[in-house]
Amino acid sequence: MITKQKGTTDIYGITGKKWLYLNNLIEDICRSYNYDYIRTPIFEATELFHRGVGETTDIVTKETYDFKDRGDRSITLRPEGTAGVVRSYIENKMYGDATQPVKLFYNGTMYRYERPQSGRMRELTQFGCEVLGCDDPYIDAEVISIPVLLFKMIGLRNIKVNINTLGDEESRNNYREALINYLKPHINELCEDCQKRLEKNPLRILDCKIDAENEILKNAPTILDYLNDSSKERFDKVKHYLELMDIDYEVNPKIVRGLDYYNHTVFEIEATVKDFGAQNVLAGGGRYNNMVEMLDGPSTPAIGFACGLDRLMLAIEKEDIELNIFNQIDCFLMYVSDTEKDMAVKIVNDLRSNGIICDMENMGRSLKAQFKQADRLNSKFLLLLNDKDLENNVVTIKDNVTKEEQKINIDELLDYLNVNI
RNA sequence: GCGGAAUUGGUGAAGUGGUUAACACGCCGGAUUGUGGCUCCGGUAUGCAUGAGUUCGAUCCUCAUAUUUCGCCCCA
Repeated sequence: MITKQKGTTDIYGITGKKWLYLNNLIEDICRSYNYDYIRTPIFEATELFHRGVGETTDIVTKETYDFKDRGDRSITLRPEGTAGVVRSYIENKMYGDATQPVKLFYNGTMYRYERPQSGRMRELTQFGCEVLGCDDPYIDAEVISIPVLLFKMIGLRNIKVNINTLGDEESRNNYREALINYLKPHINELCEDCQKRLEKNPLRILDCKIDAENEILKNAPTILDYLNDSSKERFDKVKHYLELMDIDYEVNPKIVRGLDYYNHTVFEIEATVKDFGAQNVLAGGGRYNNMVEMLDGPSTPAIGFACGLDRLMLAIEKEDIELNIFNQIDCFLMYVSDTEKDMAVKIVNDLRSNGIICDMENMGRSLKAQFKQADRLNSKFLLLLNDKDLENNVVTIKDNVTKEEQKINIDELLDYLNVNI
């Protein structure tokens, strides 16, 4: 038997219905925010991701799906959505569009070569939004409010919005230096991994699980102490707009969001659901004012977030949230003889082309089993055909809730269903 | 890249180095001659992830592989 690849999953059945529901909800929300849909390719030039992320980290060296195509081009399956969107923004010169800022959303699969665990797949699905060409602090708050609204509409209660700022370049560099100077004398008191991080990625040390209770880290300087006036003012405005939108948040200086291209606002929304697992960040993002320029575009402020749908689905299941999914049909047609079947085909075809959701028997079941099938499909009405009635152009329709049944002329069937569904 | 746990029908699973691999749900059929859901009866794994090995004999023991799962690292 050929089985699915490690870290991939099949979505079908009731989960498939939930999936469609979520995707529709996402589309509706993004439309209400006036974000336009963008679909970029699943594979891009390897260099796009390498330049965006920086060559040093593990990410590039071992966590992307890289391969050479037949033309010997170096190709990478996209590990995230932002780089492709930014590439498209530059390539299609969207910075020249009449309507600014450019507000985009995407929804698609991403690929990361990692060991799977709870909430971590090799093929994952993320939806995300990006706003390019706007530095208004309100936009930062707006971008945060999108996943917050999504979670609220789904009914997820146990979530926490963490925000932080990395400040502008000056603030960030000053802080980085101060942090290294503070930690250096204590280096031997930190865990092995953190010792390695000190030069490579010192901000990451703040988020270490092993050293979380270490007094040294608790007393470490935070970025908030090193913000210059303009960065501080900017952050205050973001918070102000979040408050205007009644969004509960917590300022958490530990949120650093890994990579270099972030500045100013960064945020993560985590699931605080019981037994959720180690990978509990449902959505995260931040401002990346340098990235467009890094990818050879004009200097353009930008901010965005990405939300992992697989994790979101996990949270929905852990919380036993009932989504308002579509899981029933209007009518199921039952018959036994061949002449009855011919009429069933005509009727079912006619009903479907008039928007009635219906199905018919196709397995040669006994009538008894056909009733069971209709129940499994949650059919609101049952249509029973028999040859004797068909001679008079009549069928039996049974309301599967009240169990009342009546004979009805086939010509009146559509009207009857439209009124009673 | 590193580590722990797991893998038995459609599903949940019990079980044992030795005849026919429990039980339950589901499904199919019948009792009910074309009106179900209750009840009763019958049918539903030549098979215990795959491949080697130990053994007279392996689903059970050993090893390898795959997959699943949970962590670590990393987190775009």
